[in-house]
Amino acid sequence: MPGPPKWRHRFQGHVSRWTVPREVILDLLCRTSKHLSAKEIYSYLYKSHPGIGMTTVYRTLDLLARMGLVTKLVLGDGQSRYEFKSSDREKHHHHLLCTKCGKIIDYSEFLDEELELIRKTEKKLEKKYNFKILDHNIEFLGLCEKCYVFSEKRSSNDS
Amino acid sequence: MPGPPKWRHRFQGHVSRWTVPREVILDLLCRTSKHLSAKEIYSYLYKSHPGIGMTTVYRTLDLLARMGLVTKLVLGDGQSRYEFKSSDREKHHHHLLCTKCGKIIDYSEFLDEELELIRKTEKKLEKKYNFKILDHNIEFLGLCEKCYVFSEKRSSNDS
DNA sequence: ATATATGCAAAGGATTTGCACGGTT
DNA sequence: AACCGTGCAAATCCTTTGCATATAT
Repeated sequence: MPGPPKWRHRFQGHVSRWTVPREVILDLLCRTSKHLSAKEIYSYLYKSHPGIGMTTVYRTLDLLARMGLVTKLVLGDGQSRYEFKSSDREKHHHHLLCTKCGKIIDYSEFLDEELELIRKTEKKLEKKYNFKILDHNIEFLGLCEKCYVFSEKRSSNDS
Repeated sequence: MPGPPKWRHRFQGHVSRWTVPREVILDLLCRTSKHLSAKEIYSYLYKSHPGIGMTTVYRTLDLLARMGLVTKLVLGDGQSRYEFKSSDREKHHHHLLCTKCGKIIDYSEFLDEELELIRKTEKKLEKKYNFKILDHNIEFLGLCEKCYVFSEKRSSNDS
């Protein structure tokens, strides 16, 4: 018999039901700005809701992603990560990813130009390839400050 | 004692050695335009070189990626895929990915504007976040023609 | 001759599935 | 009451590792 929170209506009239695990997972994701893996979510929730199993975490994340409330990020370390997808355009952002330590930086500056170009490109691609574009994904890969400094030192001391 | 092919020199004087598995894997990748998974590479090579094991495929792909000859794509279906990275700018491309059936379309049109903007953005991001940007990744997600048509039909017939 | 590369089998991890039980509607 | 959601354990699947052997230089 879960409470009244703000996403409940997204589940009503749906095939889906509003349950405790779904509430707390969604709640956790929308409170953090981090990109959490299923295991991290499970561990965090374990403190307050030891009953929630790993399976449910996966199934819930999958559901939320299909509902469009959450974005699944696949970044190349073995596990997928999830972030809350704000419905507000304001919070839209892209990623900067350190290939050494896995650090993720969200950036939302400089997006105006990017987004304009993206929209233009999307239109052209949709027409040319008969493809319905629903989303895009832009990321820059490289070395964060720490890892860069470290690799500099190494390469000057190396054999 | 492998042959004389064109990448041999990339391995000479290196810590790495020029071996048969490395040659045939590289050769396969540079002949196809597909985005092959480790398993697909293994299966394909099995016909001509049954001796090459899965492990070697993984290790070789990893090496080639670190050498910059190959790009590893992580697209969200369970497995990583690899594509030959042409050193020529001409062949640089981005991806259009069908989230339903996994189809991948490479496109290289419209890149000029994209790349110009990307360079500008990279500079700004590098300065602001003290981040060494080495690569970028742009992809559009959506439905390919077939999957789109199918989902249209479904949604008009659905309960 | 020596250090690196390979293959096999086993280990490791993340994610999924089958099934009986519990909770929502 | 009917049906969906959950938890557990087992099953899958992709990828990595340990180790003895084979190979390139």
